[in-house]
Amino acid sequence: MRDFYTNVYEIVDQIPFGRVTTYGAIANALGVRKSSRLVGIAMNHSHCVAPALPSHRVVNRVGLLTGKHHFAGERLMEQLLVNEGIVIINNQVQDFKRIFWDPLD
DNA sequence: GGCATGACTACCG
DNA sequence: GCGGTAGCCATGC
Repeated sequence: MRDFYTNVYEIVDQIPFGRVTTYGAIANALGVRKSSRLVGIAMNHSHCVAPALPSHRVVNRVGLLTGKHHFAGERLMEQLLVNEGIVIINNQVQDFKRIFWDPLD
């Protein structure tokens, strides 16, 4: 098995345009639901390893943009999502359940 | 090889 | 319903 990070990157890379997923869902897809935190950490490292990674499409389980502060600008993550037709209100993805994408799907 | 860390989640009062 | 607490585990020092 390759590095855990690499696995996470591959999942994130498969997130369709205009859709989002959660750290827990990714961890679950990797068979390690309990390691959801590692997914977030992998994202944190991703910015220098895989800049093209759509990490802005990954949010926490309720659709909250918990990782927005790790982006260059305060509104960058939100901007990117809105740019894909996703509505963000108060740092939270609207219609989250509808645009949620399950990696196992 | 032991210890701290973290973009999470689930549980409890 | 909300804030605090605990579990989890790969990675880096």
